[in-house]
Order: sequence, then structure tokens, then C-alpha cells
Amino acid sequence: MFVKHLPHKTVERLSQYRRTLLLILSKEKTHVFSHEIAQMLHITPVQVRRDLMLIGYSGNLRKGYDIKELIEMIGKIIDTEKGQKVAVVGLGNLGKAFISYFKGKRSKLTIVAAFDNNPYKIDKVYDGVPCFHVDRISEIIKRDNISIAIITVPSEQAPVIAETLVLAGIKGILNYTPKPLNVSPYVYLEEYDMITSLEKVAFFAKKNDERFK
Amino acid sequence: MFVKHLPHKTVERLSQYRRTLLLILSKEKTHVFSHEIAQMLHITPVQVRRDLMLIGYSGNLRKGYDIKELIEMIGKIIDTEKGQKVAVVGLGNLGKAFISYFKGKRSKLTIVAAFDNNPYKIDKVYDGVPCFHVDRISEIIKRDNISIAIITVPSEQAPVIAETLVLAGIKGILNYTPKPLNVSPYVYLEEYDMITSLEKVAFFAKKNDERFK
DNA sequence: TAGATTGTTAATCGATTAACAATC
DNA sequence: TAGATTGTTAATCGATTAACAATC
Repeated sequence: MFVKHLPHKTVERLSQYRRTLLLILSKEKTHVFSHEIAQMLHITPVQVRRDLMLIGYSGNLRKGYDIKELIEMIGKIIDTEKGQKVAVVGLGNLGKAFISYFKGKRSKLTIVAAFDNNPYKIDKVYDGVPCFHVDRISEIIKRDNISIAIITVPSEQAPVIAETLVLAGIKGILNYTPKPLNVSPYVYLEEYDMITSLEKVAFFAKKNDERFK
Repeated sequence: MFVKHLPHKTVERLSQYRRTLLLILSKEKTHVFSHEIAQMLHITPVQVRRDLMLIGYSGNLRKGYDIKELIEMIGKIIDTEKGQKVAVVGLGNLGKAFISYFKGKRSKLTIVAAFDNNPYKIDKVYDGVPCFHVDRISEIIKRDNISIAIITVPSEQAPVIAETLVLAGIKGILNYTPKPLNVSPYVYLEEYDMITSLEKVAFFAKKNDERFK
């Protein structure tokens, strides 16, 4: 499926549309209107229609969008045919959270390995995912053809880990460390920091409160 | 400190500036240039200067910005004088990750309570944070004057939890559940979903790879 | 002075939304 | 037909960046 350029935000929403649609698929309904999708995600119906326009999916004026077809269509856009393999680097609370959260989700993305430097965790299996020593990152990434990595190690270790991952040929990195990383432009990098998020909430909560008082 | 309106992105970056500055404060340096801050965060110097302009902080043409002063200034903007108290609802891996990640960070934000429905966790203390039964949310929120909540429960439970929190008078919610929440406009809501983030990375990693091949 | 820096406006880019024609 | 919906363009809003004057 070929689409020239898709805005970042649209990609995020496509992921959300799919998950929402999967939830209502089980029910007897076969079709859904843009305003129904919009309502479930608290966005506007126009936005839904525009996103679907961008991926070239057309609905029906009477019945709306065919749920099953749309799910498939989104899959064609955001998944790869063979699927992509994912590694979690750092098997602390956050790494574990990711693995258990992901478990059982049908998906073209599969977490196939975890890495840590704690000897007690090495060679154990957590929620179906084997844990290796971080020294073996390069070896395992190449052996298992892993293309995505999630970094959940303590922040001091993040830069070295990132470098190792890039050299091993990783294609995308999701960095949960507050340390901004330097990676080659061939690697897609997404960074997220929980503290910044919390401070943002605190700021706007305060603002709201002042405003409505 | 009064600033009329601050863009969302600027608020996020202010949080990052502060953390970065705190890291270099210990060193002998007392001043920092916009391009130094920019380099550490992989953004442009103009963006740094513009953000600082928005909060009304001025640097020195010769020496740049006074690190200590700037940290204080950012604090005046994004913190409240008395500080804000935070609760974590759901003491699974993600909730624990948040608490231990936050531990030891000097901050006007303090995690003072956790909630769970697992009897084994109730009345235990995790990393200095006491855990209560979710039935006591309203009571504890009011008693301790908690204004921010982080939701890390399984997604089915999120809507009820959110409603309870809002009724108890919470001012801001950070929702880590894939379930979009409905809250009153008086409450600031920020949502983040790890799966969507990962799917986004997977998509752009794939795109990058196709493009550079 | 020459060079480096800040502070700020205007231009551009990206994302959302308003408006509306087309269709069933 | 009237009413509800989709699909799409144009307008608007928000965020970043280019350009440059002012200053030390």
C-alpha cells in the first residue's frame, strides 16, 4: 500500500482508530460512521474523515465505513507484511510494564528479546520474553533480525546503548530515558519522558485552577 | 510570576531546560549560551531563546544565561509555591516505574500516595509511598490535598477511576491507559499510550528504511 | 572595531477546523 | 424530496525557523 506522505499525528491516530475498531468488531455492527469513531476518541469527525482520506479509504454514504475493511486497510499502511521484531533494553519496572502491556495483543509487532546487566535476570524468561546480557545486544539483534528497540535503562547508560543499537542495524528507537540521544538520520528516534509529561500536567492543572477560581 | 499564555511545547521544553541545567549546575560553569542548551537537547538555539523570551528571562550578551537564575525563573513559572501532591493509581509495573523513577528527584511535585485493589499491596509502602485501597481514593485525595493523579490501572478500570478522581477534586490527570477519558473541562487531562508510540516508531522506521534502501 | 551573541518580528511549515459540494 | 453523511478545499490556528537589528 503506497501513500506518499503521512503526517505524524495522522499515523498516531491511525493506530488509535485500529485499536478502537478492534474493540467494537466483536459486536454485531459491521459499519461505523466517522462521528462514532470521533466520539470514542474525543476528536472531531472531520479529522477522522480527513485521516481516512489521506490513506485513500472510502466509506459509504449510507452505512459509513466497513469496520473489518478499514482495520485491514490501516494494517496495510502501518504494518509491514512480515511484521517487525522488537527488543526491550532494560528489564526494570518500565521494561516489564511494556512487555506485560504488550502481551496477548495481536500485532505485527512482537517483542522477542529483553536485555539487562543484572546477572539474576539473564537467561530468565519474563512473560515469554527471554532476557540476555546487554553485551549480547549486537549479536541477538542481528541473529533475530530485530528492527525496533525500546530503551528503558537508567539514563546514564542510554547513550552507549543507543550507539550499540545503531551499529547493530536497528531501524527505530523509542527512548524512555530523559537523556536526548544522538542517532544517525537513518534511524527513526522517538523520545518520551515521564517527568516532563507530569510537569506539564502540573503546570496546566495549576493554570486551569487559577483561571476557574 | 505571571505570563499570559505559554504554548504547550514551550512548557515541555522548559521542564527539559531545567533538568538539563540542573545537571551542569554542579560544574564550575555559572553561565550558559543558548546554543549550548540547544545542543544538549538537540534543538535549535533560536527555539531556546524564543522560549526564554516568552517567559521574560533575559540573558547577557557576553556570558549568556545565568544558570542558577534561569533554573529559579523556570521554577517560578512552572511550579507552585507550596508544591503539588501527586497520586499514582494502579501499583503495577508502570506505577512502580513512575515512583522509583521519581524518587530522589528534588521537585515541587511529590508522590504521596498510591492506590491499588490487590489486597497484598494495601497498607504496604513502596519506595516510600504508602499504598491504599482504591475505595479510599476520594478520602485520601481530600485528606492530603492531592491535586495530580497518574492513572496506570488496567484500561477497563480507567473510566471509573477517572470519575472518582474528578469528583474528589483532582486538578490534573495523566492517563497511561489506551482508554480515552471524559473529564470535566476544569480538569487538565494528558493522555499517553505506549502502544501507539511504538506503532508510530515502527511505521517511520519502516518508511526510513524504504527510503534509504 | 570585528565577532559573537541575544531578542524579536516576519515567514514558513504542519496540523486542525470551517465550509460546502456531492451523494445516497 | 429532505436529511444525513462522506470527501475535499480553503481558512485558521499553533509551532518552528529565517532573518536581522541591537548590543557588548
